Amino acid sequence: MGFSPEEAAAAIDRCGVDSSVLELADSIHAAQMAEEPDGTGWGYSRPRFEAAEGSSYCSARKKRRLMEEKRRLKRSCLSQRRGDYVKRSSMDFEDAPMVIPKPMIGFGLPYEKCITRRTLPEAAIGPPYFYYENVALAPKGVWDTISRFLYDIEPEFVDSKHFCAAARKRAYIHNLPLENRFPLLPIPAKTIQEVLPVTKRWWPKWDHRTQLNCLQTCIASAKLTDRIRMALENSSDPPTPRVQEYVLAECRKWNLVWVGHHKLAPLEPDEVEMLLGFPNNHTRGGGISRTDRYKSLGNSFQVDTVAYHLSVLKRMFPNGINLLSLFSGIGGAEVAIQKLGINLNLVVSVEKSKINRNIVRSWWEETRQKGDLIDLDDVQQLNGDRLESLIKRYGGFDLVIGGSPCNNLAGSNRHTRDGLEGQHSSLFYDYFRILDLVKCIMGQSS
DNA sequence: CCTATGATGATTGTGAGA
DNA sequence: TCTCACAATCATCATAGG
Repeated sequence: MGFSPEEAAAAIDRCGVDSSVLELADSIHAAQMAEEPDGTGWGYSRPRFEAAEGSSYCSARKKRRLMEEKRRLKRSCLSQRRGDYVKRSSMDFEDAPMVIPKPMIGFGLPYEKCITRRTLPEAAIGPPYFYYENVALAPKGVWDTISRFLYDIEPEFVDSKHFCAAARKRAYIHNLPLENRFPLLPIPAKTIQEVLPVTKRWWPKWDHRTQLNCLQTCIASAKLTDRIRMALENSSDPPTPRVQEYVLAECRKWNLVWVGHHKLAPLEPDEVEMLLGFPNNHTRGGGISRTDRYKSLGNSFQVDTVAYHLSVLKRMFPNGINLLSLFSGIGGAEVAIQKLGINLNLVVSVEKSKINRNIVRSWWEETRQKGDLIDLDDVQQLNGDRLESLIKRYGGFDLVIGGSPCNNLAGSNRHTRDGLEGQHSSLFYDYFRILDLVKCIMGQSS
């Protein structure tokens, strides 16, 4: 790793990547270098909730204080433009929303010029390492709040379309080092036609899609694909512009692919697994229905993306890691780490859904893991006492990973897009509570 | 009870053009 | 700076049929 600018430029040329990638990397790098002589280099300091508070292990009182702090921050509208990675002087403390950088490549992509260093706020530095994920396109202010709770770390905005053939716009907040990241091999193909070769034969010239939109929890019905088929049958060849427009809109909305003449179909669960980087049949069997497979997969990580970020752990932990995995789902984090060749000595996995826990458990057995897998069904079970005994027994956690529920943040939700205070998405505060407890306990014992 | 299906918009951001 | 058209989006609910 470690490309010179010339090598990076050459690599980008080979890949045919937009030069804006290089420009962005340059601007970020310049901003990183131009650090203030004193202070943290972040150019601002704001009150943050002091979580470590004696041995009073959270819950009611702490949660109340969290809510108070959150409301106060909301009122005071202390916002900071962060997304452009440009440091601001104290004059710029106006209400500026977080900006998502373009292109959405985080700190850089494999085999291209990357940001390799940043200055983390003191409070963010581990142990343990942590990694938090959620949807990038959340309602206004959500990422400002999340970032403020997670020790003022900048989110890393990444679209997984740079890692696989489907878009997945997500933001990740973590305190991992950035140097010497490497991708999982083999590198997946990034076009629909390569990944699903069957579709190539039937793909009409007027459908210019080469990548899929975000894989969600629901798929198109057979009725819809049949209506489209009828519309195409009754049109000319190629179809009239109006029909084309209708068909393409439905294709984009439902991620349909061409599987025959005038024939479109939603992705099969196996294909979704493959696109997200899971092993074949990962969610198959165990009494799970087809609809629930889509649901579990739609809520999951893109494994290659996450693995790229976590790859730095391989050198640091040659003997394996102890993992605390919150909101595990079907085990995207566990699969990513296993694929990186990092031993899992201990996994404490919290997941509400029983079928998801079964999926992780059977994956654990299929991959012949040597370590211990402890699965819990509720984050509330992880109180101070429970964590303390786990940490004493196993010697601490090396990584706390989790993507808290996005239900109340996701744009697809017509009913309860209530933001971070929503019934499910407010579980983010449990992620923070548990992370802060782990930091606290491990800080005391070391 | 379980499963699949169809109906149900709003909130963001962006880019062109006035 | 403003409007306006366009595009994307880890979903929820009631209901029918097994």
